[in-house]
Amino acid sequence: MAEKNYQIRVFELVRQIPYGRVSNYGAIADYLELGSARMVGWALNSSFSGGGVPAHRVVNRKGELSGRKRFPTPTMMQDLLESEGVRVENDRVVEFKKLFWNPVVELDT
DNA sequence: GGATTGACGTCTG
DNA sequence: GCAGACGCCAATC
Repeated sequence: MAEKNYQIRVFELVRQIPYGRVSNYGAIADYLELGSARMVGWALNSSFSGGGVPAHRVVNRKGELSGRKRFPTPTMMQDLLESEGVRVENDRVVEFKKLFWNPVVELDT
């Protein structure tokens, strides 16, 4: 069973997200060829079970902290991002497009 | 085993 | 440009 579950792939990729950077579900789904951005979010739902997965760096395409409610505390996600230098306002990442980290471009190319 | 839900995205109106 | 509907695959009920 050398093949890892798609969840593990998501964890590995999320772990590769640099400090002060954020990514979105579509990019991860596209890079891992999951076929659906929902799979990414679903996988990240178990990210806390895996541990060490900076899921707070993964947001939806709008830059919203959609999964903040899945965190132990809704404010934790925003606090973590701000702690990394990522400004978050109204539950949305400021300059999201600028801080966006695309695995396909950063890793594949 | 069928129906519903889910941290989303893209298309059409 | 904004709003609504559909599609995606997997897990849970």
